[in-house]
Amino acid sequence: MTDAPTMNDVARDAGVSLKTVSRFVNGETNINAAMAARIAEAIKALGYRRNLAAASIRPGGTSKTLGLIIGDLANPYYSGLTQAIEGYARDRGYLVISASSDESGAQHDRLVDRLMEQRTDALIVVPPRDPGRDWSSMPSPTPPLVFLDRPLDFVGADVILSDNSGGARSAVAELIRNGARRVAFIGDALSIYTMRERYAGYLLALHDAGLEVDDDIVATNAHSREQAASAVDGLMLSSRIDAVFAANNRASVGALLAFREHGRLPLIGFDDFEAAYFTTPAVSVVSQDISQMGRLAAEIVLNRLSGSSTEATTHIVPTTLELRGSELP
Amino acid sequence: MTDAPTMNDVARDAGVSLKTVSRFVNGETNINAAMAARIAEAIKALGYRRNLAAASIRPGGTSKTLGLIIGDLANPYYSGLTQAIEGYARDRGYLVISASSDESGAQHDRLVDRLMEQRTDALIVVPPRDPGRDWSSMPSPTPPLVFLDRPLDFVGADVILSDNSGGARSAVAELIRNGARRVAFIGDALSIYTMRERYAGYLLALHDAGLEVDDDIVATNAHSREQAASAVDGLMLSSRIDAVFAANNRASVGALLAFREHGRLPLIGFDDFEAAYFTTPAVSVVSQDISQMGRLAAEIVLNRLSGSSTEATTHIVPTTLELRGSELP
DNA sequence: TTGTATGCGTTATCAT
DNA sequence: ATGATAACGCATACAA
Repeated sequence: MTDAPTMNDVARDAGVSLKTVSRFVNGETNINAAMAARIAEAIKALGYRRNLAAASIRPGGTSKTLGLIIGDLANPYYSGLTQAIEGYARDRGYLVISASSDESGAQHDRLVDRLMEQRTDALIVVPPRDPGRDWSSMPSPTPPLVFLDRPLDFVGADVILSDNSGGARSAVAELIRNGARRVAFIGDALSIYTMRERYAGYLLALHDAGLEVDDDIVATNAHSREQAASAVDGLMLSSRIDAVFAANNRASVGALLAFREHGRLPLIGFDDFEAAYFTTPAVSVVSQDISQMGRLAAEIVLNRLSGSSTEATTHIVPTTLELRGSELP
Repeated sequence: MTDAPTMNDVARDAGVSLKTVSRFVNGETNINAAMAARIAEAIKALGYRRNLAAASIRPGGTSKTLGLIIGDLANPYYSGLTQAIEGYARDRGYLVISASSDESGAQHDRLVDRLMEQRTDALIVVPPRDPGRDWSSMPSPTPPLVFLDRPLDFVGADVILSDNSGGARSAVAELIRNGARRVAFIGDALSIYTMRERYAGYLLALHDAGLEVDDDIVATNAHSREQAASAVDGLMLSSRIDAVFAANNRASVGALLAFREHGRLPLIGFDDFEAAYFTTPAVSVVSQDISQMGRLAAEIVLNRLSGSSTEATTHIVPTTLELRGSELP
């Protein structure tokens, strides 16, 4: 396997200077037509390709690459974000290096280091649940940085969030409007940012309706669908609830499993999922605008890369309440 | 924003030579303890990070980066592959640049060019449905190359496929074993490689059972779930079928939609999907070992990168028949 | 054990 | 319009 041809090879083959080839390759105009033809021919003959890595180390050079750290690509929420980011970036000449932290802080930190060493032009990061090293200890200069899905304090970083609280509030309000008075909250630990927000929305909706909060019908230990199912199970058996707000996908699925045994209750889940369409009635959900969030993240970093230096801001992306039937008694 | 510190800065700060810093950074052992300490200190003080891009352009240098082209990350099949590849690569110090062709040949070709210019150490490619430029016209040298999910002729490239034919055959055989005599084939165009293979498996199973092929109960125009639904619909109305083999996800979902109207028939689908668990009975499927395929792809290219020069081969990854109830009358 | 000099492929400067 | 030369950040040969 011989080595890849370089600009020098092209220059020699075309009988011109290195710089002229560089000009040609970079699409500069001031270049003799005859020479251009010779160069084009040599490029084709040799199968020459630019070496972007080499170009990127020059002063002012860029890798035309974005770094992305998410939790886990197998999760449709993250793969949706990744797809949106990659699509937006690709249309503008950027490639995306995406890596999964598996929600581990240590792995997240390793990936941050690695991406910085790779000199990606910007970083889009979903902070892991298990928190990583403090960003304030990051050596400067930091490339444009966006936190996605969960906020973190770091001067100069933009933040993009779903309207977790507002979405939960509207869902619970809808359940109440349909007659529910004792709405169960089924979710994960409140140490998780999104859970805190959704729980806050739940509380707001209860307050709006003048209902009291009953801690006994709030489950924050539903880490798996099975745990969610048994939580709903227990609450239904003691018949102390008349509706369910499932604060994430796993909770929604758990509720569905419990319903198989005990019949259904009005239900709204947070975050859409494919199976939601295939139950009877179909499951109503608070739908997050994933592609908007991803697009926005990519847009922000690319804008910063092209010089925009507006102040870093927190963007709250609205959610949509998708009513499909399961919210009714 | 000041520039990032370089090895030179560290060397000056620590009062040692460039080379010594290089040694330290690369973890070489023969280095005075006192110097090592000074260097470590300088690195921390300056917030120095290696520039992997710069290191990679050196002779024999590598980018520690894999290029991956898939159809579309929003598809769980592709995001599963990507996750498996990224995980395997990450554990071995490699990052993955993944990009979606959206099944467009032109976009696929652009991405190939771009990734080659980026000098990723290897390429893993799912050839787009809409075929791209001929690989035999690729200028050498080509990095290690693996075709995933669909075969393509290119000397030196490994190929990884699911056992599409065998999986379909076992599914249809199971339907027949449960009493079906007229099994509908619901799928997409046979111009698609995987469809051809699955159809071949369907034919084999019929042949094994001594059943005749009836083109009237073979639908190869189910490009969407709606089209699949109406195909099943029509066949059920004329009651010319007694079971359904759905050759992909969309076909399975379409069949489920049709069943809502007309009651169910025995059904097995190709490729697993989340909603399959939430119907009654749950949908039986031919499950592809996606993570095995991804892992294998990464393993092959990394092996080649570390010098293995075994002959390029085609790997057929077995499928599993997951029986959940829907295969029964 | 440490340092000097050189080169990787590219682009920028500055001259012609 | 074109070209010689230097520089980017790093790692290797080769000395010392």
